[in-house]
Amino acid sequence: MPLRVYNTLTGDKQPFEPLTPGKVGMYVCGVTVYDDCHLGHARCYVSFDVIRRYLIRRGYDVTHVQNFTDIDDKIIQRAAERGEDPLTLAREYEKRYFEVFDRLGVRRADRYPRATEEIEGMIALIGRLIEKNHAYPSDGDVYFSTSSFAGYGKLSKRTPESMMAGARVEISEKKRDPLDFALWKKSKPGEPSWPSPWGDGRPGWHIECSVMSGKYLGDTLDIHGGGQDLIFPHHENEIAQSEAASGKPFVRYFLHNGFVTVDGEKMSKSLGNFRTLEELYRQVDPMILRFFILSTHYRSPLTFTAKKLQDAEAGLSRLREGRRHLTELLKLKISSGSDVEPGLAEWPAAVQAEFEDAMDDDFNTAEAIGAIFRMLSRVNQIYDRRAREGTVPAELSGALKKIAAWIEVTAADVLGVSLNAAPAPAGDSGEIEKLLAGRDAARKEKRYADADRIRDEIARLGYQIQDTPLGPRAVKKSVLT
RNA sequence: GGCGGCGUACCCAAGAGGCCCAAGGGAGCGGUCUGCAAAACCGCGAUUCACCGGUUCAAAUCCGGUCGCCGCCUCCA
Repeated sequence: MPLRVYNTLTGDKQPFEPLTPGKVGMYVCGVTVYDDCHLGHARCYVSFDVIRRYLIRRGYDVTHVQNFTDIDDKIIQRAAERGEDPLTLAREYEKRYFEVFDRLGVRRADRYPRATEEIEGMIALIGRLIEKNHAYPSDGDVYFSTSSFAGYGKLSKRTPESMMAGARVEISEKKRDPLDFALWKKSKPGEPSWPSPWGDGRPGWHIECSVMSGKYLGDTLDIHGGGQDLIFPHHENEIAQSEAASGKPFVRYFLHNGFVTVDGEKMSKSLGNFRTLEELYRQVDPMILRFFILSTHYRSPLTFTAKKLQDAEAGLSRLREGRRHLTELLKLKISSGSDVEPGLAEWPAAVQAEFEDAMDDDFNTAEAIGAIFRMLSRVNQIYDRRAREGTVPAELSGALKKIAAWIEVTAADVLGVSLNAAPAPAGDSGEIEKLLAGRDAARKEKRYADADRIRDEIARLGYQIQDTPLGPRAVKKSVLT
């Protein structure tokens, strides 16, 4: 089955065919580094991380570029408020970006270009646009002339008339047309600035992505991603700049993730209803957040509530328990029995096909997770019986080995969801083991009061005892309230 | 006003014409296990997909309309 992706340009799912067979150039719009990242950012970067991982899994040679916008109005403003240098502030938040996303299991991109390090390229591109009459200088600013580009509006499906009707466009006397947008902005005294043929200034927001994507991935990108709020104006403007300059299609597939909403509203900086990732990490294992995000298709709206996070925690825990059962089954002695579950021979391949079909369908992680759960349900049934028996027939063991290898590939490598429970705090585990052994001894001697007291003691340390067919064990308790 | 999207069980969420009298997760209920309890595991659970019409042999899935919700059109992932 071919991989199909939903392309915002065409508004439907299309077979995925990169420009160069076997190679994928992927550019994802990064963050403006002036504040901490929140769940909305997490959704975007986790989604594209999984998309990238799956493409790699499918054998593509993927080059992933993600920028940092390290110069813009908000950064300048924030820096001024704090009496800090804008670039110092930007570097600080860049560092924090990596801290939170590393913990979320987001693999690092191949390259993270910064706007301030690509000014030269931007000036060159702006110059080319002026030469081609797609842009014009005006009192130290430079604007892109949207009416000079026939395809303007093709991504967001708007016509110039409808955009005017909104009457929310910024009216400026410097612009020839209200729909024109800035490529270069004249700097005010005291602001960071770079020399240019049009005077000292700094780049507009959109130009950096056109320049950096072109420089590192070529004129035509296979995939360009970002949140749905970037469709207009950001990506629309990027198309205009890049295609007006190169004359080639800018992007083959535009992919956009849906929003995170809170109390029925978009989670965003301006509404002040965001939860930063750092805050959330204090309450939940980052893997729970990742699992929560992947439980919904990346294009659907995702509503954040504490209840849903709890559901996600329970779900992830079930996933981890199932994997543990699988591991324990593989440790059992092999028996010579021939009494095995029917359909074992086809099982591993069938499970794999279900997962891949789901992912091939526009990276449907919700369905793919469903496939994993269906598989684990069967593992659990087998576990229920065989753990009691204490042995597994060779044929069953063979199938389980394949399943175990497969779940590592899908869950860990593709979805990036670690199936290992959060590690015990250092020094904790020895203590727990001792208590567990003490309780077990007490139970064997029928000193139940002692056993129960030790159980409470273990609970106080944050662990829960499970009496399983294979003996007692302690697992870390939820920290969610 | 223009554009885009959404509405599936108590909650969440897959599903883009027949495999659907609709996955999967959470909660609930019943059961297994257990010294007890918990956990874990197993089982049950929508004849129905916001509503009304239409197309079709066949629709949650396509078309039209109605209602409700959200997003973009201004910085935003």
